[in-house]
Amino acid sequence: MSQVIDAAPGNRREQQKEAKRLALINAALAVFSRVGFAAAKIGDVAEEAGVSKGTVYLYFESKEKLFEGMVKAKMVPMLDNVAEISGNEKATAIERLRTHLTFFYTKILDDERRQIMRLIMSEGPNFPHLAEFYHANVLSRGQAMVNSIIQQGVESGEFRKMEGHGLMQNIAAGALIAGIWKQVFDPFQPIDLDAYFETHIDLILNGLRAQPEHD
Amino acid sequence: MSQVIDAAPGNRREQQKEAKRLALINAALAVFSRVGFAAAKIGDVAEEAGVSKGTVYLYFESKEKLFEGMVKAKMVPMLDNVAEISGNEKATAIERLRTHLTFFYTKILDDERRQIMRLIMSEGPNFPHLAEFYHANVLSRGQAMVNSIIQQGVESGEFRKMEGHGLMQNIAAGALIAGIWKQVFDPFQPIDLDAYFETHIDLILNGLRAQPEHD
DNA sequence: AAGTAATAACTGACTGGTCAGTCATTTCTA
DNA sequence: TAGAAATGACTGACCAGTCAGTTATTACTT
Repeated sequence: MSQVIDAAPGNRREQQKEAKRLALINAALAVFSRVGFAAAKIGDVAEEAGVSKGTVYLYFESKEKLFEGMVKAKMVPMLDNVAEISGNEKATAIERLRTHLTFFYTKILDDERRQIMRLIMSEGPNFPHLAEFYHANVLSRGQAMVNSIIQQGVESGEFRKMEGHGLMQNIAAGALIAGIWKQVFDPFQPIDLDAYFETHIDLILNGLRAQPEHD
Repeated sequence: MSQVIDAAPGNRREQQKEAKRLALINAALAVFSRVGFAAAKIGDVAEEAGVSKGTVYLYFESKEKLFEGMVKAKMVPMLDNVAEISGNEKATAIERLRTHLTFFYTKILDDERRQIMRLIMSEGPNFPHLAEFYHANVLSRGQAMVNSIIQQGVESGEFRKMEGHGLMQNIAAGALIAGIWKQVFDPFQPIDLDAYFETHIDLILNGLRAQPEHD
């Protein structure tokens, strides 16, 4: 009770609580992305997390809050990553763009993240909070970053000058679609993400490039 | 009263049935795209179509069948359009690609179609039939068409040779994302589809082009 | 044309099952 | 042993799907 709880909170209870909250979040991601929000059963989330149904309500006050909490929790690492990468202003714009996209494919498009992405796309209109949060914290940052890279590239002569409305969306689109395809159409036509990535970056870099090099 | 109306098969009953089936399909699209499959209520679809709940079951044997029937019905015009456009082999590859994309934005991305698209992305994994149908009838055709245009362009020297894995997905991606953005993030950052389209086609054509022109 | 039978289309109250959320009781931990 | 954490049977609301009864349309008869 009077125990001071520092960085890694000491006693066993606290740890277990934290572990359980995490288990619930993972279970929620699994269940929600398997069947969507409306069809997901709290009982299933509980079972998958290895607790009883009532326990879920000790951690999240409703199904909606569980969903929102899960999505936000799963976004945090994404935000950190996005922040972390934005540095390195010394590289050329082409290098930066390549790094950025590589990063996108490896960190943003991994299994968990693309499920989150699809959930936001499908449930977004019913959860305006979340869509807004995602927009403010992920998309608009991505946008700022792409704009800064493009601007650098234009100034350095690497890229041609483009009007730029929706440039960020166009640049990221290929990656997002790859993630969606993987989840929806892979059974009918598997997608090779590595090869796809090469096509994508090749297309984008050449689309932006001011002077093509002969190779 | 006994007036014979041709084209649509004769008597009044048949006409009313057809009209009602259509009303149900439109109502279903509205309701399903508003809240998703699981949360949609048959009663709401009935009300929106101006019939009673029981009537829905005279036309579709279950909620699933209603959903599938609606999606397929809404796809048909898309398929026709896709078939219709594939001609005109005489134009240059660049012209063909431009036409193709313009067409995509105006015909495939209109209000109704993009709702269907989003429904397939979000409900696809729960309706493998539909995802497969969509893939076989829409995506693989689009793919064949893009490949044929690219090949022509490479042969004519308009386009550089690219490996091409996922080329079609990369080319269409911008448009798909635009459609999704419109539905999910427009309230927070509106998208100007016309300007976006210009950016998209500009980026793609330059990405593919063998020799950039100075302008 | 008018009346009547036959049938097709429609209705909405009802049923059976499901599930989010609650809370009295039990189990764990400090 | 106190009190925090967890449980799961229970409740009330909700809704897909049904069906006995009603209404609209057509076909038949005179």
